[in-house]
Amino acid sequence: MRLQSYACAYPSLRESLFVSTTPTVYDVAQQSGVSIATVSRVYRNPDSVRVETRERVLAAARALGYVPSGNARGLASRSTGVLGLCFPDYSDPDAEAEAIEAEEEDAATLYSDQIIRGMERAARRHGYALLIAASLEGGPESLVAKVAGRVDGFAVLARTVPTQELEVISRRQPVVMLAGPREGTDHLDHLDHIEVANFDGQHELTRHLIEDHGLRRPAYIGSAEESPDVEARFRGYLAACRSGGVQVSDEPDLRVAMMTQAEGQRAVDVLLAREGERPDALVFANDQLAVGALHALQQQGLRVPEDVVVTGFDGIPLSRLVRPALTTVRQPMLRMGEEAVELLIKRLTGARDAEPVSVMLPVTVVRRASCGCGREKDAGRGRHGRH
Amino acid sequence: MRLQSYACAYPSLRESLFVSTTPTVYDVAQQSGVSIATVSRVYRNPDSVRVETRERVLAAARALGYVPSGNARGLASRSTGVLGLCFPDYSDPDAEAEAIEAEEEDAATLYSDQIIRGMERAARRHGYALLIAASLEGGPESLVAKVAGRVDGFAVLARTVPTQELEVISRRQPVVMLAGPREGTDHLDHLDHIEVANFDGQHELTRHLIEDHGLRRPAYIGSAEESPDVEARFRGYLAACRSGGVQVSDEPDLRVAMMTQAEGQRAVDVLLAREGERPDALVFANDQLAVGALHALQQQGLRVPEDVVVTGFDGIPLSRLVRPALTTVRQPMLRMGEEAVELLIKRLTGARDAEPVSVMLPVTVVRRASCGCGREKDAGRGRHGRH
DNA sequence: ACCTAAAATGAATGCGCTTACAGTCGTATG
DNA sequence: CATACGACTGTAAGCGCATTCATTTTAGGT
Repeated sequence: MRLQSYACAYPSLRESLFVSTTPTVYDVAQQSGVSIATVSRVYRNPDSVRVETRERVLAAARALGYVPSGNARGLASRSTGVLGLCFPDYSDPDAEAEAIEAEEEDAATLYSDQIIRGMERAARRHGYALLIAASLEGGPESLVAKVAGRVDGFAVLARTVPTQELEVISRRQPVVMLAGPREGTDHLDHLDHIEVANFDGQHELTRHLIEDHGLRRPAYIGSAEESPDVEARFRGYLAACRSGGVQVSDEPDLRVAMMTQAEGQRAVDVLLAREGERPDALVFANDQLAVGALHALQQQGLRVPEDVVVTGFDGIPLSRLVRPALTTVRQPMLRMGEEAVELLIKRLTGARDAEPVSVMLPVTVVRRASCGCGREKDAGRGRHGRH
Repeated sequence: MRLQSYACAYPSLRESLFVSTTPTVYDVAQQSGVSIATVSRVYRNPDSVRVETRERVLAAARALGYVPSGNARGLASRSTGVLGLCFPDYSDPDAEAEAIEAEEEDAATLYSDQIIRGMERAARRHGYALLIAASLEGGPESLVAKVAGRVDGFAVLARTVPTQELEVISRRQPVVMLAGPREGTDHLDHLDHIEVANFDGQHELTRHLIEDHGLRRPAYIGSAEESPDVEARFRGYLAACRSGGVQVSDEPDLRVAMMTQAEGQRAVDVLLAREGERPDALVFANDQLAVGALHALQQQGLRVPEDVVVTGFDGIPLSRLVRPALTTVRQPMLRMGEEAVELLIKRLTGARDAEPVSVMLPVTVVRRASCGCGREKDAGRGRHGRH
């Protein structure tokens, strides 16, 4: 029994300042002459303890270097005060090291950074801390399980975690799925869910090109990997072309292996080498590709937007710094992080068994020079996306 | 006693799939006909359990939706498998909202993002997750204490946490201080410590201006807030001027209120309005200021670098995207995060009482167009900083 | 088949804290 | 003056898991 230590511990205050074992409530209690319950109350509910007693306890705690154990606290109170985020580790460390050497630090502004910032901020507002972990494989000792075991609820970037594992975990705590439509719908249909209006964004952007700029020969450059988000963009493009009376094929005009600047440059070379009439607009699945294309076009001596229009998707910072500035669709990543926390909090505070929520975040079409829009900064923007 | 639940719980498997209480080792043990010790072993040390038994336990765990409680685990084993980071919350949410509306998303690449990424990655390599929290005030229930109570060790960005509080906490677990020299040295001299070679970086950059470009009338634009890092930069500048035979005053030629682009613009206006000979080089304490200055100079019809040279500090992505590209000193933030984790791990795995370590990370002087350096990309760079 | 060492498992204890529940006083009421 | 009541504080019972030690199996050897 712990109580035995009451009898003999701490011969004197002087001694106890040099404890080698980390101090606990028992030590603080002993030192300040109260019970452990009172020590606990000083931290959990200060007002329930007489001022005089409280001060005495706090003084002892300070003297001993006492910090409440989050683990013990969490165990006893069945909640941790921590929210979590699992995201994939996109970055190949080697590639990135090279990139940094080569000053390609744009890669620096990652998707996940924004979400992390958004979540951290929102979590803090609610008094929570944030636990983050990029996931690797599954298995009983997977990072996801580790995160899940340490938080009150967490968010997962789509396609990060085996759905089966998520299914199990989500039975015992709130989970929010980020981006990507709920897959299959078979298992995960009871998760809350946040996605971005990819379809609407690309649709509106394409409509703008066709109707406002009179373009009739667009080409769409997509990706080989079939992420639901990217697919939704293409469908938005298709739909806009159809309703705009522009004839295009059911498939992207080109699929690149990765969505990088380098691939964007290659894409331009490939497209321009094809016979037939040159496209008057290059619609890229993301900004990285589009920026690469800008470089390639310049090298080929083609002017943007006079000779050919270029658009991207994502709204990364770089998109407005290139020349010409890139017309694109901005994704509200920061907001996605905040929204995720709000959903989790909602589940945590009552609405445990409410119907699963699905939030569609609106995107913003940002019209800049690369599509021919000039300085009509404010006039040329609008938000799109149903709720 | 918990054991009582053995008797009546779980009338049938069918039922048990709908437990409302979250399952524990007891449930899994009961369901798979073993003791809780064995369940625990399956997760902690799988090889110590017969394959057949292990499978049975895992099957039961899956069926019940069991996830080990990180809290209980941490409490029993006295370690969490989590590292922490405390950083200040620079961003004024309102200001940022505006910034985003105005497409000023450069603010997006924050100091802390890089460190977080670096730490997360390194932590993962060692099997740890990362807990992050931007700190506010102190007090017994401060976020720092909360973080400290939940991790095995953590890093703190300088000036984030009251040193007194840190002093107490660092008695019981490893803490690494990031950036900023160890203050006072009175209390925190037993913490590990990582800083950046601010002095050396600014020194080398200034030397380059003086010796390689023959500039003789530099002006230094510093900040009103006296952060140790920024001060070190100024001292590096001073030292280089001295040894280069260039006469300058002991104080920055100008101190701005905040280190923002807007202030950078104002700084140029102020400096050019002064009587006397115009400086031939403007040395700014960070990139933001320098970029603002670039705009202002252009407006004033002055050419960079022909009429006046401009340099920054930090190496933010924006610095290489502006025209002319900015000569600056790159800080290895990502690496700082990684290094922090390495130090923590080292403390955690044995070297508990070793002498406190102080790491000085080297910086890189990046010579670009704004100082007159041309395309001599590779030749024009070097690393500086002692270890 | 019998004995022994090694492997697998179980029983029991405690990690540090929260939280009913049960006192203990001091003081306002009847 | 006895009773009640409120404000504090102490007692005790876990929270879910890791782990030591004892016990049971199993494999190995002869």
